[in-house]
Amino acid sequence: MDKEEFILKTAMDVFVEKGWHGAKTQEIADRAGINKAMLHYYFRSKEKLYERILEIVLTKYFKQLNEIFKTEDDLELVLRSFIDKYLDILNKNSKVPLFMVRELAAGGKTINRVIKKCLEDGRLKFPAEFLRILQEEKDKGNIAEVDPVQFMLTLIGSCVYFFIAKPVFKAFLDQPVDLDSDAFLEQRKKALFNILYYGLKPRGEK
Amino acid sequence: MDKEEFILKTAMDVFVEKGWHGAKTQEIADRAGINKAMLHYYFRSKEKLYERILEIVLTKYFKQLNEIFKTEDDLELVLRSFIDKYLDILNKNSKVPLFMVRELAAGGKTINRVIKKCLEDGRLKFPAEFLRILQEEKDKGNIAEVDPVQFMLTLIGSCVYFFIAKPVFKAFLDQPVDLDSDAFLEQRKKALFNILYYGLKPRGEK
DNA sequence: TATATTATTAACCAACTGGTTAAATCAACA
DNA sequence: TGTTGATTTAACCAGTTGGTTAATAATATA
Repeated sequence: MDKEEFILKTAMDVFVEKGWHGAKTQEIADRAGINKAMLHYYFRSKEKLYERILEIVLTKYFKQLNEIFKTEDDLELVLRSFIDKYLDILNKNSKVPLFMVRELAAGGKTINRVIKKCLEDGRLKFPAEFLRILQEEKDKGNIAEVDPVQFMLTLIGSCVYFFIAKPVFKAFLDQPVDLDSDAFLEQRKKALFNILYYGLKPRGEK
Repeated sequence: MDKEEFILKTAMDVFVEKGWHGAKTQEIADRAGINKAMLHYYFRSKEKLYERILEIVLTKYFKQLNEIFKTEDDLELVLRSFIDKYLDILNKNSKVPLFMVRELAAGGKTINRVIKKCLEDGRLKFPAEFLRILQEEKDKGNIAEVDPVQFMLTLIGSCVYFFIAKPVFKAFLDQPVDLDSDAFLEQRKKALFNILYYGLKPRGEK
């Protein structure tokens, strides 16, 4: 495996896990089995390394998000498949959302620039595309009178927060639930669809 | 105002905003109008200061959360008032959730200990109490067949993530929406209830 | 007023951080 | 083989970080 690529991969883990402030070049070097001079040799500076990693992580993540909208069936299926695919993506990239949130909240200029670039690029169609579908279905009367933006916020929140807040839930739930198991993920997908599509109100039909 | 308290308050802002790694004692001292020696004089170390702040912030936050469950009406009202109160609390403590998530994700031993203490203390009844109500209502057939834990994860996520991810939404939404206005908050409360209670499926009745 | 007690400062320190350099090692290949 | 270029190392540097100290100023107290 290419050495530079290996260092990049290692550094990625550290940055995504700990963010800009928490990530130390020494730790990156150690975990990659090199010394700091080598980091400088390959990437010049922490800042430049960070920027390259941001570009890679976000581009890869956004690309997966775009994959969600390949089929267009009726809304029930769109929602079901959205939840299904989104949760799978989140499960595979479980640290990316917190990473994004953390860096953006810290006022990260770099990440903001990279995101803006991806949006202009057309590299991320996600929010706009989903809003369009929702609006369309609403106009056709296929869904209830719900503001698409509000539904979007709800949907994203109830999908993403679970992954961001696993440590919180683990600290709070007294009953032991294995939040990391595949079984729980599948259970989560089903429940999420049911709640968002049918709501909590008791229903007559099966 | 008591000097120590003022420093504490200032340090709180910095810690909650930037987390353990991002918060520098120099910045805390500067913002409090003192020098680092005074910090040492009052609190001995960054660690001790951090611990005191954690205790204060979490205790205060949890106390507000407990206030949510003062009335017990039918579930529709419980849910409505939960969303109403929870969103108000989040709005007043908008940086606390990200703070908790960030520190827990970084493996923070201190915050984990403080949380554990609050739970044993009985200082936080929140998740257990809500789960109990949900289970009860479900048994009585007042709500649909939904796993209370799953509904809880969904509800919390769709409430909290909005506040955590404002910078993300701001980066992604092309249409300018004022996410910080009171009007939007009220709109969010209504929409959230409607989605979670009635779902997205079109309904016959008004 | 003299005397403790409390609060504050300036100067300092060791450890750590990101970054740099010159010299040494390794690999390719003419 | 010797020369060229890429890779790696050890030593080093300046700036920052959290923390400490002794001396001083302010305040209370007798």
